[in-house]
Amino acid sequence: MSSGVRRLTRQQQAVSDILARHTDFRSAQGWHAALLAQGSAVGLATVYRTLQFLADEGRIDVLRTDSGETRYRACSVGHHHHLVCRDCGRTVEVDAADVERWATTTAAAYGFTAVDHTVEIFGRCATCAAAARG
Amino acid sequence: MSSGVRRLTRQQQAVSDILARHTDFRSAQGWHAALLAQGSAVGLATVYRTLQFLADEGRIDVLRTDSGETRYRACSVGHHHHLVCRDCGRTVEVDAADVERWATTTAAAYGFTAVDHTVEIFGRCATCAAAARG
DNA sequence: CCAGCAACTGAGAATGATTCTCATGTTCAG
DNA sequence: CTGAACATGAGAATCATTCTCAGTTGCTGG
Repeated sequence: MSSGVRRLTRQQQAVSDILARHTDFRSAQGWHAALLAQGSAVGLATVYRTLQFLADEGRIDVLRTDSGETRYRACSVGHHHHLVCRDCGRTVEVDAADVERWATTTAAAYGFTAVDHTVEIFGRCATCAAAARG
Repeated sequence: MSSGVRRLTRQQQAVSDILARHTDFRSAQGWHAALLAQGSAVGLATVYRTLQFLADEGRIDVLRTDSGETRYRACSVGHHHHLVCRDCGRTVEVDAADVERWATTTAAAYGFTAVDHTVEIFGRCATCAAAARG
């Protein structure tokens, strides 16, 4: 299955590095732009490839927005979900042990296996709500 | 804001009708193909427009798959979530009062308002699991 | 230290889903 | 019935993402 021996390249390190230095979610294109801005020339295709690889390995978080964009972020430890402000994009990590349990149990009740789930909460954070009211 | 007076057209009815006659989730293109198959000539753009309108009105369910496709289905009554087989696409509706409560409470704890959420469980149904094993 | 090859890269083309354009067709009020 | 606003649809345009493939490079055996 795993025929390839992954090589360590400057580009892959650049991607990992920039992810490690920021805590926000950005699209592949966003990270690509950030890399260019800091002077690391890495091709867009490579950014996509690396991000996907890291995501598959579970080393970074993936979030799919309503507009169909996929955003990535350095993964803090463990499995968790997100509370995202739909106005400013601020993200809060939430633990959801109860939800995990519920998802697994529910799926099992219907005979489903190899279960995975998506749980994201979108809303408006206090700051944006105040701004909107102003 | 609502400058337009929505008119009732043959095309819109065709879309609503076919949705009402099926219970599965399909992509806009899938519904478009189904319409053509039954002899209702409706443009793809119109299918997209109508589906989006119905979704905005909350009259149909929307589901975004991992591959980035958006699927639609006639909405049964009430709010609920889905358990989707990643192989055959079979969908089971699950009630999740607990999860609703959790989402609302969690969001409120962080000062978020106007909360909305996405909860989907993906897995492999018993039938597909058996087929894969065979 | 060097050769050689497989894995990696990147520019741009290709893809696939969705949205937009705008000339033409329809619905509905009067 | 008539006009005009709204809807439609064919195809072009977008947008994010993936693919292609020739050129580059990390790594391992010699």
